[in-house]
Amino acid sequence: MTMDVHARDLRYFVAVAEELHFTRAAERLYVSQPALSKQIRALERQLGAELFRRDRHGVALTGAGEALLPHARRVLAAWEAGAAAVEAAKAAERSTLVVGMSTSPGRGGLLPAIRSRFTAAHPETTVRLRQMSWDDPTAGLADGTVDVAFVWLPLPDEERYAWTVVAEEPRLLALPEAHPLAARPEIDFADLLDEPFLALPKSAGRLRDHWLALDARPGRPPRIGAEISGAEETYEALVAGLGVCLVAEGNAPLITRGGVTTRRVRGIGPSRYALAWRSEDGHRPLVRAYAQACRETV
Amino acid sequence: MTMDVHARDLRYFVAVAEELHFTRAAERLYVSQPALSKQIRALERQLGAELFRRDRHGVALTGAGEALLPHARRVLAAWEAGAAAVEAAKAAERSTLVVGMSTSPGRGGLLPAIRSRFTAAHPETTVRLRQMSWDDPTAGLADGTVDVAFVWLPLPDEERYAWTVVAEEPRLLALPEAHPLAARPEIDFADLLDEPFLALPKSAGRLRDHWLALDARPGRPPRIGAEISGAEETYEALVAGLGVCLVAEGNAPLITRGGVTTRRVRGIGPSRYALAWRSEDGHRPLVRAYAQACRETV
DNA sequence: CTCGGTGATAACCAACGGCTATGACCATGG
DNA sequence: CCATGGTCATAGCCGTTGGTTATCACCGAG
Repeated sequence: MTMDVHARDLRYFVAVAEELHFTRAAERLYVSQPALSKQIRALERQLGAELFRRDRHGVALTGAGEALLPHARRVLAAWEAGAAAVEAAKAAERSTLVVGMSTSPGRGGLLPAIRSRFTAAHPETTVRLRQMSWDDPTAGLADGTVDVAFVWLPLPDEERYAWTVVAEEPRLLALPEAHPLAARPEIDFADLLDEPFLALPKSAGRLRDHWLALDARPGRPPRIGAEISGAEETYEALVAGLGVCLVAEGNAPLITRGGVTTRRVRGIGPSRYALAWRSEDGHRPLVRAYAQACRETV
Repeated sequence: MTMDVHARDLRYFVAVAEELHFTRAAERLYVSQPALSKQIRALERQLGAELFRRDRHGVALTGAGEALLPHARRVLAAWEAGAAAVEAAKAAERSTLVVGMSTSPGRGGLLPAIRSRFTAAHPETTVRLRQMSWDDPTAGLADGTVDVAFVWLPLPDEERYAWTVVAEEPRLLALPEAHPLAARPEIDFADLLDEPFLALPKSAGRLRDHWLALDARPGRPPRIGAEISGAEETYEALVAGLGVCLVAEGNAPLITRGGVTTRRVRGIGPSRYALAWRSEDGHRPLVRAYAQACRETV
């Protein structure tokens, strides 16, 4: 049953306590004198105590007013500090660029190169890298976790995003070394139609379809061997023989370790890797600069 | 241009930050969920910063929210302390009785006797004595400085006050020992009509008239030798020969020092000394108890 | 005795803060 | 696969609040 208070009322109270004069306090506060009087009376009513004694000789603090004054100042100071903290947080946010990615972009020091180029142009800005789960095909753009992101096209809701393509790479087939098809140097996609595939989570939407090469399958739906949402998981699934999967050439090194290999595939198109951002952020200087640095690097 | 805030909004913010759940926070705060949502959004708009991130996975604090939270708690704590301080001041006031007087009541330890009797009945209460200037005939009752007061009747605005008579004393004439009239053991007031008198300040109103014995003067206005507003001042004015004045028998000792003496006067009535209080305070236990103690002592 | 200056009051009006009802979205389970 | 229950957001409504201007009652000073 604790009574709330408006900071404004405390400001008013402190002003009157300092001036000991309603009219002067009112003009210092840029309000009319009646408004000030009314608010002070309201505060007094709320507290159930007279704060000022008004008589012929002027305005004076009562005992209760005397008691309240230092606390009122403290409240105001605390709030000012709070507002300042929020302001600082906003500034920090403004000068921080969060870069999302699903797996490491790798590709021969691409990231450090962009970063150094970017930092040259914006030395005050700190760049934070953030690895996002595979079940978000936008790598954090969608929920605002991230300002820019390295993603695989296509994106869902394409009109909400803009991007610049970083690389166009053929899709290889990743499969266990022990797999019969691993004997061939190159594989026809038609031979894979009955093969169980590892798939991205449902939530990946169009991207899931892309890595299943849905457009290269005549009507028949793919068989799903397992769902994967990370590089380690993919490797383990491959070794376990749960299925095969397509993988971008640039990502091949991430999973071609003991027991897993990759082969070229005929009959499917390449994949495009891109740096993307939300369309509404297209004007933000940091976002533009990072995209610029990215284009210059590629 | 610092923005004010309502403590309620901070309470709401803290609740949501603790629950990370609008609906639960809302019911903890005994408001509807839309009201809570709206207030939080208003706070965010006011600060120009998102405080919470709402997405499918629930509600989470943003950087700005994280920054604000401790300050918000501080503000609330400071306000709570302030409200408590006011409460304490009220309690202190309730248990303090301020007794006003113009000059010391004296009269053979009257004050200590009342005090000890009163304190016996109300050991928790502290009694504060306050000497008031002579230009307020109510000794502080009028402007609320004082709860009860020893005053000389009559009071202005009689219906606003109640009192119990402490003493009824003849009025003596105080005059310099060197004054011709000082030779007589007793003086007729008729012989004083042309004598310059020391008078209370104008603001004393009816009381000023009383000590000039206006009702014993047939039409002719008194000559005013000087205005006095304290015992010392009166003594000095008498010694300086600025005039003579009436004084209650009980107060005679205050000014009959070297060079000043008093004489009985024929033709004027006595004065009544009383303990008075504001009529509206007639029900206050402390006031009643003090009046009671006073009556028992007299 | 008027006059300038005090704080309080009245009447009015826009904005705020609460409510209920409803919507959009998502996870869950028959 | 749809229905359901739960999330938070939105819409529309209404009493209260906080501001305004105009005015009053009061007092001290010239």
